[in-house]
Amino acid sequence: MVNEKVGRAANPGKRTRLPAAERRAQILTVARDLFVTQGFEQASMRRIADAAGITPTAIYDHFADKEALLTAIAADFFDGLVAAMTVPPDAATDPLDLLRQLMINYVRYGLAHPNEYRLVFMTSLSRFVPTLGHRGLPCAGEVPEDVVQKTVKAMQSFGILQTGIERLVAAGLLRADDPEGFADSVWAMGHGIVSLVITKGDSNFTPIDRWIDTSIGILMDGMRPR
Amino acid sequence: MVNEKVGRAANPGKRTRLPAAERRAQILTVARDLFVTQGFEQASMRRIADAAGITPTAIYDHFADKEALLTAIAADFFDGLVAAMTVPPDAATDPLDLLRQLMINYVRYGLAHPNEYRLVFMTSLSRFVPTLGHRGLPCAGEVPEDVVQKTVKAMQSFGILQTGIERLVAAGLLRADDPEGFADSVWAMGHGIVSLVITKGDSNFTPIDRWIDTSIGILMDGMRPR
DNA sequence: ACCGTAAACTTATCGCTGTTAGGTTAGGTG
DNA sequence: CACCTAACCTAACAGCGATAAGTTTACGGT
Repeated sequence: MVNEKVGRAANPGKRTRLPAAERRAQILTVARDLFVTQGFEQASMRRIADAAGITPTAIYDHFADKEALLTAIAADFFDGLVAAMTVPPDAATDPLDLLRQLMINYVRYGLAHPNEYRLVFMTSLSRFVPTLGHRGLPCAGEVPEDVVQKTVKAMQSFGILQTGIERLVAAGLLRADDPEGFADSVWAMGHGIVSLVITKGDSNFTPIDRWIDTSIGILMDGMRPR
Repeated sequence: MVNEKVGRAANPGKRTRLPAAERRAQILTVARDLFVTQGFEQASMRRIADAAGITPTAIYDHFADKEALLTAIAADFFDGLVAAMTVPPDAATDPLDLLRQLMINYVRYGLAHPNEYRLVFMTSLSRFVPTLGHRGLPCAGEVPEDVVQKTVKAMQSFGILQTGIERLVAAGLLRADDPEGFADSVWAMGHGIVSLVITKGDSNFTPIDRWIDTSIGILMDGMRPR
């Protein structure tokens, strides 16, 4: 019995020492892995530290608390979401296809990152619901800068959806009743699908592809000028 | 300083002794209250016991574990939800109004009971996602009886929605493409609104009444025969 | 009136959690 | 070589859900 504990650092006596940036990145990597495989509650600081080959307290030199781990992970998630929703406005294709693609990408990306999605869109962690003005516009001075930045990033993906819809309205392809409400409704539909599948599994519903198709169909027809 | 601790039972030495049924009901009452005001994680067994005027362990004589408390509370929630969605099929009014009313009632009820809603529809507690067959039909023998019952109850509200839509399809008021998908999509929209407002607050979105209105409008127009 | 018994409740404790204070060690600079 | 600080550790705290085993209370049968 030389190495009694696997998953710990190889040499118990001689632990590797890393510069802060690398260690931070490594902690994030293993934390993300544990959060995804075991969930936020189950993945304890001790287990994360174990997987990283350090003691739990060392984590606190790189992150304020457990929530900060998730916040950092969520930041990456938002970047990916924005990227996924930034489809090239290829003018050649049908403009309505842009909206369709937007929603498909949103749902796909959400389901591909269920744990991060749950974190940022399905739990009211304090740092994700700061005191905001209408439409999530941060009220300057009330909220720490980094939180504001993250919130802005979060709203960015919604902004893409909203401006997309506004463009279609302007082009006369959608009704002009309530563009803002349209965006909220489209988001609600997409979010509803993602969150239901995340919590209840996909076996209880219409197969996801057909579901998205049907939903988009309803939305398109429902928002078209009569 | 006669009563040093408020919130505890009045007389520390002479605690009231209650028959099981009453105590159980009382525990449920204070637990529901704490869950709603402080959230599930924050409301600890010790705090619940304190508020009930007993020791934490006494709770375990009435409930298997903390989750069982929520399960019991959720059962009441489901009863209320089904009741809220069981609108009298008043044949005199527009049949499409039934669907409209169904969705309004769902959203309203969900927002009126955010903590229970979060529990049953936004978290994957094991007893709410047992191994189920397609469409949530319980596979007999695999799951404890009481869980099956609750799951059935849970699906009942969805069943109301589904049969409502099927009736409208049969009457030719809605397209016949994919009635099952329609029901899922309508639910996704309603659930999306409720869960977004629960996690993000209502200040970031279209005012709730207009939001519901817009959403229902889209759904109706989107499902109508072309 | 007594007594047994079971229901109702408690004490003590376990292993776990996130987190902190303060001490130690290694790597690089003057 | 001496020093300093970044990187990491040990020890510990308060609180968590949960269990085992002990105590008290009320009530039904004799």
